[in-house]
Amino acid sequence: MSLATDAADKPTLYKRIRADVEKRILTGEWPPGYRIPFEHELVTRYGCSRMTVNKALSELAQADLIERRRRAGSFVRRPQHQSAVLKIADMRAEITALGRGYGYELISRKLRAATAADRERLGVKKAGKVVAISCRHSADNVPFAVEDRLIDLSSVPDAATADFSREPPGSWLLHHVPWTEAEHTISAIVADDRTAEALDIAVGAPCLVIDRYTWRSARTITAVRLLYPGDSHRLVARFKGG
Amino acid sequence: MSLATDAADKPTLYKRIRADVEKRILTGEWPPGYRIPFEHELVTRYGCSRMTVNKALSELAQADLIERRRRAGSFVRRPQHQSAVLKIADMRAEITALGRGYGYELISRKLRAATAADRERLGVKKAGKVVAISCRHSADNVPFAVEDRLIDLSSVPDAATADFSREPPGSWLLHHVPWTEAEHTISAIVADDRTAEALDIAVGAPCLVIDRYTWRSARTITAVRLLYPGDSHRLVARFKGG
DNA sequence: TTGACTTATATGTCTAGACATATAATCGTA
DNA sequence: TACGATTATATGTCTAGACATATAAGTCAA
Repeated sequence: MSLATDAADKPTLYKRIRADVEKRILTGEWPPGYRIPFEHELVTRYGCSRMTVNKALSELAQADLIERRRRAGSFVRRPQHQSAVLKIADMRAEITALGRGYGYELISRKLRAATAADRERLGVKKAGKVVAISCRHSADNVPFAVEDRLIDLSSVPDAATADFSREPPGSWLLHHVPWTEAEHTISAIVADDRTAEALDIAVGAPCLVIDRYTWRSARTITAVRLLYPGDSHRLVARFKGG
Repeated sequence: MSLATDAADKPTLYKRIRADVEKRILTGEWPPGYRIPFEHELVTRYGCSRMTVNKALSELAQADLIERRRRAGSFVRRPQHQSAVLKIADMRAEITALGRGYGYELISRKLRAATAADRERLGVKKAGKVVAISCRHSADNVPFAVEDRLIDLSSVPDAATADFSREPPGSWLLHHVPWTEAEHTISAIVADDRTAEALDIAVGAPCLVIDRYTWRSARTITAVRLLYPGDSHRLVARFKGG
């Protein structure tokens, strides 16, 4: 069974090489620390040029599956459990994906000069005006999450006149701000009176909290806190293999 | 100001090209949907070969910053808030990173034939034996998290004889199982009697729950539930730019 | 207007070389 | 033995081409 001459060679060669190496790593045949064959060895094995092999290995290195060291070779890396891809879907998408009807309701919307608390929450020294929004998302008319958001108007002036009574601020921002970076912090609290009422749960019930802080090239855009009933909501993060 | 002839050309050319394009996208100069220059245009702009430009753009495509379409060109992608990198550190690393002393304590360890509940938790149809471990991690002698773990002995036979009284099962597995995939589920609960006692918190206090299910090439290895005091622990997930 | 066919073109992959550079290994010397 | 200089080598980057292929766009007929 020659490696280079396979009947069904639909995938391109460099992808085949990448998949071959990846498979050996994932099955444990090549354990962490193992030195995988040198590029020139793979070149003779697959009968191709070095650039082709190089492309395959470079992608594996980018995916942190192997580590490449000059003069020494390429080595299988130790698995890193500490990094996982967390998928945080848009609220409407998340709810409709569950096959449930999406509902949105604006609770309050205030335009004000930034208070000290606002500035701290947005991580800015001095801000002009902000919009503070409180709203609720529901699934089949059952409260799904409450959202408490602050938008920095010096970064997003259009938000001052946007109509958030029909469109959630999250999706409005998604369509009005070109590209962002974000940091999410996840924690747990128990529901206080106000939260319990908004989510229609008991006071003292567990809630999952997501604080998302969003910016674009060092400019703060928005800070949002999402509160979910903790026993009904789950976040799923999957490591490796997307 | 010529682009190609820069005084401090420490980074390689393809990295410069990649950084240049990335910067224009991140600053919003090239908004989502914008068609970035064709490869041959960048070739003339930077005075290099197409392979060099291709490598830069391919990496941006791999990072989901741009989308490449044959015959049409390359386009800036819409930001995808729903995907973020969640860092879940090894317990010891996490605690020592906080500058606190790490402590570990085995609460119980049982070897048994898999019950129906065990099989469901591990997601297997029929399993032979399992090890059930309960332990506690502490920071400066203050309870930090409790761990409740199940290991499938048909996948990891060595775990039957491993000494978990000194080494946490997490790090033992990390060193005895070559490579794994994992799925994390995050939720919130309130502490029941047993949990409250183990974590030295009040009954009814919020707890953050991480359920991690680990496998290797379709073989289940372990399922673990970690319980953290919800008001003191935070998970941070950062989108883009890791 | 619609559908089928053709053409132009941007990306996808690959080659057979090249030189640069970091560093593991070796060798020589104090 | 320990340290410093030298050498060998695997990876890193790059070139100037090539052909493959998907598809946007244009062409023409029903």
